[in-house]
Amino acid sequence: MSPVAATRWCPTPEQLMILEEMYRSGIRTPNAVQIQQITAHLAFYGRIEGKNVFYWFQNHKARDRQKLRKKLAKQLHQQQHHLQLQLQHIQPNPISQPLSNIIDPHNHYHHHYNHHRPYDHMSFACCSQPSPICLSHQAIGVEAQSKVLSEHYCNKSGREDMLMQKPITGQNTSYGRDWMMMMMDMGPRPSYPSSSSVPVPYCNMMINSPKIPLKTLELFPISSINSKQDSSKL
Amino acid sequence: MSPVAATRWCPTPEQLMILEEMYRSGIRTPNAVQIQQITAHLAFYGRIEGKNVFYWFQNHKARDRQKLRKKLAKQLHQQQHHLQLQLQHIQPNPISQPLSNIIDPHNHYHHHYNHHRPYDHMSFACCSQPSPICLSHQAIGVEAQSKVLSEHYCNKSGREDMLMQKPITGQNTSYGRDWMMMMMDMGPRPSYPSSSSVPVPYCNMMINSPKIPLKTLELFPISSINSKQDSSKL
DNA sequence: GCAAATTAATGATTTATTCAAG
DNA sequence: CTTGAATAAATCATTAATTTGC
Repeated sequence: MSPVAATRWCPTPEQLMILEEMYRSGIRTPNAVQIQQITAHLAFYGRIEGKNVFYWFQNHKARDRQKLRKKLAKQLHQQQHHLQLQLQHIQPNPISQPLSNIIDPHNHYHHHYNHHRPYDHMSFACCSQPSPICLSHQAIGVEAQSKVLSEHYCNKSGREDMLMQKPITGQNTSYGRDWMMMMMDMGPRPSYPSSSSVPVPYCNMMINSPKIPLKTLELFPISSINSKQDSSKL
Repeated sequence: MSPVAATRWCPTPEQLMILEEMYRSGIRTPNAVQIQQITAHLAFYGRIEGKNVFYWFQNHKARDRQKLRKKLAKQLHQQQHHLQLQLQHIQPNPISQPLSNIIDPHNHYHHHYNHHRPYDHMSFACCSQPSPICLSHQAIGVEAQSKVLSEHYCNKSGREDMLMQKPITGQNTSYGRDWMMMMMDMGPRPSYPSSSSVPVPYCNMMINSPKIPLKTLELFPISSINSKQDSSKL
């Protein structure tokens, strides 16, 4: 019953442009903090929520990958076709379909439990050289002298860090891709030792204080904490 | 770097028991409010966050379904085997595999874009008769006289409402399965008309006031607003 | 031109897979 | 081996494009 909206988010051209620029610059799965900041920025151009940003990246990434997949598949098909034609000159009865079952997008999941990311091998240069993003509202349209803020989004370490897939596989790594944690972490206070049955009324647990109001940080000072930026597995 | 925790949530027996009881009573995909309440309740028995509850239901549902799938598949295989054996008494060369390709869990997605939920037809009696859940902390172990709070969780309308899949396909339906909206809706204030370029510094947008501290509601007064409870499609 | 009818895009959700802690 | 956590894929549902008959 809200006055307006109540329908799905429809990105304004500016919002879309910025989002695409961010994507192009290498952002794939922004974490909670990043989403918050991006949202705050884009809110300047129109209605938008954090989930919109989240979904946008999710979808864009997926559909990008899908597009690529389709393209590669087509290529393979052609290659294969040529190969078969060539082989027919040699032996009369060629192997029916030798390659087609490997990366045919129309045959998803031949591998049922193959325990490997399906498309890891299809990663491509998505974070080549971050193109400058202009986000300062004072400089709209002056893209030429944009502040190259994208550097803050894109994982600075272009390759090195990407290689150590698991940063010790332990705690440390403060947070990275913890948006849901952040989103849902409005639950009860820190909590209790564990199954120590202290008779405390649960009702008083939920009045959780503002929990750090999450004020806007500088201008995208993402300290590149999450060395697990997506380009490592796209 | 938090003092304790830093490891994944490990449900206490009590928490687990309650969660399973809730699941048994028909809860499948609790919405934001429900998650909050459940979390608040379970926090009494030990450390727990909203996301834990969320994930638990997610996983439990998935694995339940998976188990069932496997079971049915096995049944089918046997049936089929028997059938073939019987048929072999009649004709020497039976139809190779007539049924196996229909519900074989090892052949996911034959249908590539069939636009129908894969396992809708496998729904089963998950919400038969909600077994009573005991959540009042005063009555632990006295399950016999539990307050049947589960009624509040399970979508009261056992069938009727389920049929009208889309409640007018419009606004109204305040919210239902909006947990992410709620989780992520800590973004900027309500927002702006739309692309009206008012020069306002974005920096001041994020100091969003507590945004309704989300105090604990009554004792699970879920007003069954979301008529889209999961039992309709599990 | 233009409004109903189709179709293509894409925002929003749900489900399936995968990873890895214990 | 079980299961909490996280991500990717599939799917649904609107909205925007585009086509079509007038």
